[in-house]
Amino acid sequence: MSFIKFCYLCAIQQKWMFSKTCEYAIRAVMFITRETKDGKRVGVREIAEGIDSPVHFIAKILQELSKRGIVQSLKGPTGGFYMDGNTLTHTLADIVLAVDGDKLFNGCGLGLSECSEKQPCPLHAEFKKIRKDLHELLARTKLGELQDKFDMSTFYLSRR
Amino acid sequence: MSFIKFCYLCAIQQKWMFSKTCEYAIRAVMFITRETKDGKRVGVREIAEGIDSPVHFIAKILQELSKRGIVQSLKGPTGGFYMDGNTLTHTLADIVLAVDGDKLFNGCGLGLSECSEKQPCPLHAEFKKIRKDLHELLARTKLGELQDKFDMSTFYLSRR
DNA sequence: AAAATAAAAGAGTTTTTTGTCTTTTATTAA
DNA sequence: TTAATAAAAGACAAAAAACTCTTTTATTTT
Ligand code: FES
Ligand code: FES
Repeated sequence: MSFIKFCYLCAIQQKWMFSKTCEYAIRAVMFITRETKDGKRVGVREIAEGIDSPVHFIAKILQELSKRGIVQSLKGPTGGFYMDGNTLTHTLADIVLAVDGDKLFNGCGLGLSECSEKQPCPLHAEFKKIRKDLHELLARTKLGELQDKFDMSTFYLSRR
Repeated sequence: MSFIKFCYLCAIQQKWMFSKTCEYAIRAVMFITRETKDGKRVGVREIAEGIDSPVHFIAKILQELSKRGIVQSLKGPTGGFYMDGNTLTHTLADIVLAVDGDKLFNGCGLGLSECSEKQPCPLHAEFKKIRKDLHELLARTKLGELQDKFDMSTFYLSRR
């Protein structure tokens, strides 16, 4: 067993909301959004650099996101990933749904096979509210709007 | 790559808040709490049955929780796991912290190395609120109070 | 048309998480 | 005090997630 590697107080291990893949996906899309407003394109190396992720890993993820129409891509010289009018209307919830599925929005917090009103777990009502808040946050955040946000102030997509 | 196994709409994969280990841990402790109010003890087989988890796996988890004083245990015939006045004062947050660490409460939602006011990710403010809600929920839920809740109505800790 | 570029595809590896099995130790009841 | 019981400990195995590398295909520039 490896689930406890540190003392009680400096415990470090934990999955927070998203899988690593999903975190990379969100950060990558945000990065592309920020870098390509003027019709430019960014390559996978530049993205990996920009969000501090493994190059080939983010490449894979972006292929899938591109297939699903969440980002646009073009091969060849001057090619790369970019956003257009259509992809900018997508929300963060779309990314999460594409990569991690819908458990974040529908799953039981205690891991029961499904979340159920008729057979609620002891924390059902409470979890439901938090899930709803989370979903609303992700669903109201359109990438196009994030683009505006990036205009106004500085946010970080990488940090060492 | 295995992160997309299904079509966009029936996407199923997702880690929601806790690791499986942590989900089992919470359910196990809730189960013990419910089953041992009258000074009884429950064995690991009974617990595994009650929360529908692998026997040996939950045994491991409970050993750790016992070591950390979150549940009580006694070996030998009539032995098993149980709660006492002291362990009942613990909260769900204590369990999560013991098993999964503090990332759920402090980590950056986009996976940056740490969550930082000075170098906020684009969703910092929003995540912070959700994290806070979640922490408050877990930190205000004392196991002793859950015990009372179990008196009043029926909740589920297992479902197939 | 040829060379260069960059994404797409896919096979393979490592690490982490989850789960299994066996042996040992402590406690109790007979 | 012996046999039975149940947790503790630890080695091991399988599955999933995270990450790497190589080859192929599409596009563009020269
Ligand atoms: S049944 Fe557990 S969150 Fe709904
Ligand atoms: S920096 Fe991302 S949540 Fe605080």
